[in-house]
Amino acid sequence: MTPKNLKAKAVSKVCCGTARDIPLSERDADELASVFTALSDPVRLRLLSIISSAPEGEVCACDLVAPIGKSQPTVSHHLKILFEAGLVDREKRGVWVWYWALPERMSAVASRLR
Amino acid sequence: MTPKNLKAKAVSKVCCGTARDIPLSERDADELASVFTALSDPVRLRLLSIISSAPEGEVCACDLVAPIGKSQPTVSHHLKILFEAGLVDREKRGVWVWYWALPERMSAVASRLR
DNA sequence: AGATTGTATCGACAGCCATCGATACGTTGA
DNA sequence: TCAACGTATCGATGGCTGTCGATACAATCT
Repeated sequence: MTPKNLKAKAVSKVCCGTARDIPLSERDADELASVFTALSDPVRLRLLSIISSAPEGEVCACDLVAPIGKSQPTVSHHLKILFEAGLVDREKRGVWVWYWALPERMSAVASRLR
Repeated sequence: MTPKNLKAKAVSKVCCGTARDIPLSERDADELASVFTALSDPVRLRLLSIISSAPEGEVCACDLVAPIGKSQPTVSHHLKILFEAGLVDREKRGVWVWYWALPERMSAVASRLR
Protein backbone atom coordinates (compact mmCIF):
# COMPACT_ATOMS: atom_id res chain seq x y z
CA MET A 1 0.00 0.00 0.00
CA THR A 2 1.12 3.50 -0.61
CA PRO A 3 1.86 5.44 2.58
CA LYS A 4 -0.45 8.12 3.89
CA ASN A 5 -0.20 11.70 2.82
CA LEU A 6 2.24 13.28 5.25
CA LYS A 7 2.76 16.51 3.40
CA ALA A 8 2.57 18.75 6.44
CA LYS A 9 5.09 17.64 8.99
CA ALA A 10 4.89 14.15 10.37
CA VAL A 11 6.96 11.38 8.89
CA SER A 12 5.62 7.88 8.88
CA LYS A 13 7.70 4.95 9.88
CA VAL A 14 6.10 2.96 7.15
CA CYS A 15 7.07 3.61 3.53
CA CYS A 16 7.82 1.78 0.34
CA GLY A 17 4.63 -0.15 -0.19
CA THR A 18 4.09 -3.11 -2.46
CA ALA A 19 4.39 -2.51 -6.17
CA ARG A 20 1.27 -1.45 -8.06
CA ASP A 21 0.94 -2.13 -11.74
CA ILE A 22 2.00 0.72 -13.99
CA PRO A 23 -0.80 2.56 -15.83
CA LEU A 24 1.25 2.89 -19.00
CA SER A 25 2.23 -0.46 -20.47
CA GLU A 26 5.75 -1.08 -21.64
CA ARG A 27 4.56 -1.37 -25.23
CA ASP A 28 2.58 1.88 -25.10
CA ALA A 29 5.51 3.62 -23.42
CA ASP A 30 7.84 2.51 -26.21
CA GLU A 31 5.46 3.75 -28.89
CA LEU A 32 4.85 7.10 -27.23
CA ALA A 33 8.54 7.57 -26.54
CA SER A 34 9.37 6.99 -30.19
CA VAL A 35 7.07 9.84 -31.22
CA PHE A 36 8.52 12.15 -28.60
CA THR A 37 11.99 11.18 -29.80
CA ALA A 38 11.00 12.40 -33.25
CA LEU A 39 9.92 15.68 -31.64
CA SER A 40 13.02 16.01 -29.48
CA ASP A 41 15.21 17.77 -32.02
CA PRO A 42 15.03 21.54 -32.64
CA VAL A 43 15.70 21.13 -36.36
CA ARG A 44 12.77 18.76 -36.70
CA LEU A 45 10.51 21.06 -34.70
CA ARG A 46 11.38 23.93 -36.98
CA LEU A 47 10.81 21.80 -40.06
CA LEU A 48 7.44 20.82 -38.64
CA SER A 49 6.58 24.45 -37.97
CA ILE A 50 7.37 25.40 -41.54
CA ILE A 51 5.40 22.52 -42.99
CA SER A 52 2.43 23.03 -40.67
CA SER A 53 2.14 26.73 -41.40
CA ALA A 54 2.46 26.49 -45.17
CA PRO A 55 -0.28 28.56 -46.84
CA GLU A 56 -0.82 25.90 -49.49
CA GLY A 57 -0.79 23.17 -46.86
CA GLU A 58 2.35 21.61 -48.23
CA VAL A 59 5.98 22.44 -48.84
CA CYS A 60 8.54 21.31 -51.37
CA ALA A 61 11.58 19.73 -49.75
CA CYS A 62 13.71 22.02 -51.86
CA ASP A 63 12.31 24.95 -49.88
CA LEU A 64 13.37 23.49 -46.56
CA VAL A 65 17.12 23.22 -46.88
CA ALA A 66 18.03 26.90 -47.06
CA PRO A 67 16.01 28.26 -44.12
CA ILE A 68 17.07 25.43 -41.81
CA GLY A 69 20.71 26.12 -42.48
CA LYS A 70 21.80 22.49 -42.51
CA SER A 71 23.08 20.33 -45.32
CA GLN A 72 20.66 18.66 -47.72
CA PRO A 73 21.42 15.13 -46.41
CA THR A 74 20.78 16.31 -42.86
CA VAL A 75 17.41 17.83 -43.76
CA SER A 76 16.49 14.71 -45.70
CA HIS A 77 17.40 12.63 -42.66
CA HIS A 78 15.18 14.68 -40.36
CA LEU A 79 12.27 14.61 -42.80
CA LYS A 80 12.53 10.85 -42.91
CA ILE A 81 12.29 10.65 -39.14
CA LEU A 82 9.22 12.91 -39.10
CA PHE A 83 7.67 10.76 -41.81
CA GLU A 84 8.35 7.49 -40.03
CA ALA A 85 6.88 8.92 -36.84
CA GLY A 86 3.66 9.59 -38.73
CA LEU A 87 3.89 13.32 -38.14
CA VAL A 88 4.07 14.23 -41.83
CA ASP A 89 3.20 12.62 -45.14
CA ARG A 90 4.86 13.13 -48.50
CA GLU A 91 4.43 12.64 -52.21
CA LYS A 92 6.86 12.70 -55.06
CA ARG A 93 5.90 14.86 -58.03
CA GLY A 94 8.42 14.87 -60.77
CA VAL A 95 11.79 15.64 -59.34
CA TRP A 96 10.39 17.19 -56.21
CA VAL A 97 8.98 15.76 -52.99
CA TRP A 98 6.18 17.59 -51.20
CA TYR A 99 5.56 17.33 -47.50
CA TRP A 100 2.49 18.16 -45.46
CA ALA A 101 1.66 17.85 -41.77
CA LEU A 102 -0.71 15.35 -40.19
CA PRO A 103 -2.36 17.43 -37.44
CA GLU A 104 -4.59 14.58 -36.27
CA ARG A 105 -1.48 12.64 -35.36
CA MET A 106 -0.08 15.56 -33.38
CA SER A 107 -3.32 16.16 -31.49
CA ALA A 108 -3.48 12.44 -30.74
CA VAL A 109 -0.06 12.64 -29.15
CA ALA A 110 -0.97 15.87 -27.38
CA SER A 111 -4.04 14.30 -25.84
CA ARG A 112 -1.85 11.62 -24.31
CA LEU A 113 -0.32 14.32 -22.14
CA ARG A 114 -3.80 14.89 -20.64
CA MET B 1 7.78 32.56 -53.36
CA THR B 2 6.51 29.10 -52.88
CA PRO B 3 5.40 27.33 -56.06
CA LYS B 4 1.80 26.70 -56.96
CA ASN B 5 -0.10 23.72 -55.71
CA LEU B 6 0.44 21.08 -58.37
CA LYS B 7 -0.93 18.14 -56.48
CA ALA B 8 -2.87 16.65 -59.36
CA LYS B 9 -0.59 16.10 -62.27
CA ALA B 10 1.31 18.99 -63.75
CA VAL B 11 4.83 19.76 -62.66
CA SER B 12 5.98 23.33 -62.59
CA LYS B 13 9.29 24.38 -64.00
CA VAL B 14 9.71 26.80 -61.17
CA CYS B 15 10.47 25.53 -57.68
CA CYS B 16 12.59 26.30 -54.67
CA GLY B 17 11.43 29.80 -53.82
CA THR B 18 13.20 32.30 -51.65
CA ALA B 19 13.53 31.48 -47.97
CA ARG B 20 10.73 32.55 -45.67
CA ASP B 21 11.36 33.10 -42.00
CA ILE B 22 10.65 30.11 -39.78
CA PRO B 23 7.58 30.37 -37.53
CA LEU B 24 9.35 28.67 -34.63
CA SER B 25 12.40 30.57 -33.46
CA GLU B 26 15.63 28.79 -32.76
CA ARG B 27 15.35 29.59 -29.07
CA ASP B 28 11.79 28.33 -28.80
CA ALA B 29 12.71 25.22 -30.75
CA ASP B 30 15.54 24.48 -28.33
CA GLU B 31 13.27 24.91 -25.33
CA LEU B 32 10.50 22.78 -26.74
CA ALA B 33 12.93 20.11 -27.88
CA SER B 34 14.39 19.85 -24.38
CA VAL B 35 10.95 19.05 -22.95
CA PHE B 36 10.29 16.47 -25.63
CA THR B 37 13.69 14.98 -24.91
CA ALA B 38 12.60 14.50 -21.31
CA LEU B 39 9.50 12.72 -22.64
CA SER B 40 11.39 10.60 -25.15
CA ASP B 41 12.29 7.75 -22.83
CA PRO B 42 9.85 4.91 -22.02
CA VAL B 43 11.10 4.63 -18.45
CA ARG B 44 10.38 8.31 -17.83
CA LEU B 45 6.95 8.06 -19.42
CA ARG B 46 6.09 5.16 -17.14
CA LEU B 47 7.39 7.04 -14.11
CA LEU B 48 5.25 10.00 -15.15
CA SER B 49 2.22 7.76 -15.54
CA ILE B 50 2.68 6.35 -12.05
CA ILE B 51 3.18 9.76 -10.49
CA SER B 52 0.28 11.35 -12.39
CA SER B 53 -2.17 8.63 -11.47
CA ALA B 54 -1.29 8.45 -7.79
CA PRO B 55 -4.48 8.51 -5.70
CA GLU B 56 -2.86 10.77 -3.11
CA GLY B 57 -1.44 12.99 -5.84
CA GLU B 58 2.10 12.16 -4.95
CA VAL B 59 4.43 9.19 -4.79
CA CYS B 60 7.43 8.32 -2.66
CA ALA B 61 10.56 7.70 -4.71
CA CYS B 62 11.00 4.49 -2.79
CA ASP B 63 7.83 3.19 -4.44
CA LEU B 64 9.14 3.82 -7.94
CA VAL B 65 12.22 1.63 -8.12
CA ALA B 66 10.62 -1.80 -7.87
CA PRO B 67 7.82 -1.44 -10.47
CA ILE B 68 10.11 0.18 -13.02
CA GLY B 69 12.57 -2.68 -12.83
CA LYS B 70 15.69 -0.56 -13.10
CA SER B 71 18.40 0.17 -10.58
CA GLN B 72 17.93 2.87 -7.95
CA PRO B 73 20.55 5.19 -9.51
CA THR B 74 18.86 4.87 -12.88
CA VAL B 75 15.45 5.75 -11.48
CA SER B 76 16.95 8.67 -9.59
CA HIS B 77 18.56 9.86 -12.81
CA HIS B 78 15.27 9.78 -14.70
CA LEU B 79 13.42 11.54 -11.91
CA LYS B 80 15.99 14.30 -12.00
CA ILE B 81 15.44 14.78 -15.72
CA LEU B 82 11.66 14.97 -15.25
CA PHE B 83 12.18 17.49 -12.47
CA GLU B 84 14.55 19.68 -14.47
CA ALA B 85 12.11 19.64 -17.38
CA GLY B 86 9.44 21.08 -15.08
CA LEU B 87 7.20 18.07 -15.51
CA VAL B 88 7.24 17.07 -11.84
CA ASP B 89 8.01 18.71 -8.54
CA ARG B 90 9.41 17.13 -5.39
CA GLU B 91 9.86 17.60 -1.68
CA LYS B 92 12.08 15.88 0.82
CA ARG B 93 10.37 14.66 4.00
CA GLY B 94 12.66 12.93 6.38
CA VAL B 95 14.54 10.27 4.54
CA TRP B 96 12.06 10.12 1.72
CA VAL B 97 11.48 12.25 -1.34
CA TRP B 98 7.97 12.70 -2.68
CA TYR B 99 7.17 13.45 -6.28
CA TRP B 100 4.02 14.87 -7.88
CA ALA B 101 3.11 15.80 -11.43
CA LEU B 102 2.67 19.31 -12.81
CA PRO B 103 -0.25 18.87 -15.23
CA GLU B 104 -0.32 22.53 -16.22
CA ARG B 105 3.17 22.11 -17.62
CA MET B 106 2.15 19.06 -19.62
CA SER B 107 -0.93 20.73 -21.05
CA ALA B 108 1.18 23.74 -21.95
CA VAL B 109 3.47 21.50 -23.95
CA ALA B 110 0.51 19.64 -25.43
CA SER B 111 -1.04 22.87 -26.66
CA ARG B 112 2.12 23.62 -28.59
CA LEU B 113 1.31 20.64 -30.78
CA ARG B 114 -1.94 22.40 -31.80
C1' DA C 1 21.71 9.27 -75.11
C1' DG C 2 23.78 12.49 -72.23
C1' DA C 3 23.63 16.32 -69.01
C1' DT C 4 21.38 18.40 -65.19
C1' DT C 5 18.96 18.65 -61.02
C1' DG C 6 16.38 17.19 -56.67
C1' DT C 7 16.35 13.64 -53.26
C1' DA C 8 17.80 9.66 -50.63
C1' DT C 9 21.39 6.59 -48.98
C1' DC C 10 26.07 5.40 -47.36
C1' DG C 11 30.13 5.70 -44.41
C1' DA C 12 32.43 7.96 -40.94
C1' DC C 13 32.99 10.64 -36.88
C1' DA C 14 31.98 13.17 -32.67
C1' DG C 15 29.01 13.94 -28.94
C1' DC C 16 25.26 12.54 -26.14
C1' DC C 17 22.62 9.21 -23.22
C1' DA C 18 20.83 5.15 -20.54
C1' DT C 19 22.56 2.03 -17.42
C1' DC C 20 24.79 0.21 -13.33
C1' DG C 21 28.16 -0.57 -9.35
C1' DA C 22 30.39 1.94 -5.98
C1' DT C 23 30.16 5.58 -3.01
C1' DA C 24 28.97 9.88 -0.65
C1' DC C 25 25.38 12.52 1.71
C1' DG C 26 21.52 13.24 5.11
C1' DT C 27 18.21 11.67 8.17
C1' DT C 28 16.38 8.59 11.64
C1' DG C 29 16.50 5.55 15.49
C1' DA C 30 19.03 3.00 19.07
C1' DT D 1 27.87 8.39 18.74
C1' DC D 2 27.03 4.91 15.79
C1' DA D 3 24.43 1.92 12.69
C1' DA D 4 20.87 1.65 9.22
C1' DC D 5 18.44 3.34 5.42
C1' DG D 6 16.79 6.30 1.38
C1' DT D 7 18.55 9.19 -2.11
C1' DA D 8 21.81 11.53 -5.09
C1' DT D 9 26.24 11.70 -7.36
C1' DC D 10 30.37 9.73 -9.64
C1' DG D 11 32.88 7.06 -13.10
C1' DA D 12 32.82 3.90 -16.69
C1' DT D 13 30.79 1.73 -20.68
C1' DG D 14 28.09 0.48 -24.67
C1' DG D 15 24.82 2.11 -27.83
C1' DC D 16 22.46 5.63 -30.16
C1' DT D 17 22.21 10.07 -32.94
C1' DG D 18 23.09 14.44 -35.54
C1' DT D 19 26.07 15.95 -38.95
C1' DC D 20 28.33 16.14 -43.43
C1' DG D 21 30.87 14.77 -47.83
C1' DA D 22 30.54 11.55 -51.35
C1' DT D 23 27.66 9.02 -54.08
C1' DA D 24 23.68 6.62 -55.98
C1' DC D 25 19.10 7.07 -57.81
C1' DA D 26 15.29 9.07 -60.46
C1' DA D 27 13.11 12.36 -63.36
C1' DT D 28 13.44 16.14 -66.69
C1' DC D 29 15.35 18.67 -70.49
C1' DT D 30 18.26 19.32 -74.62
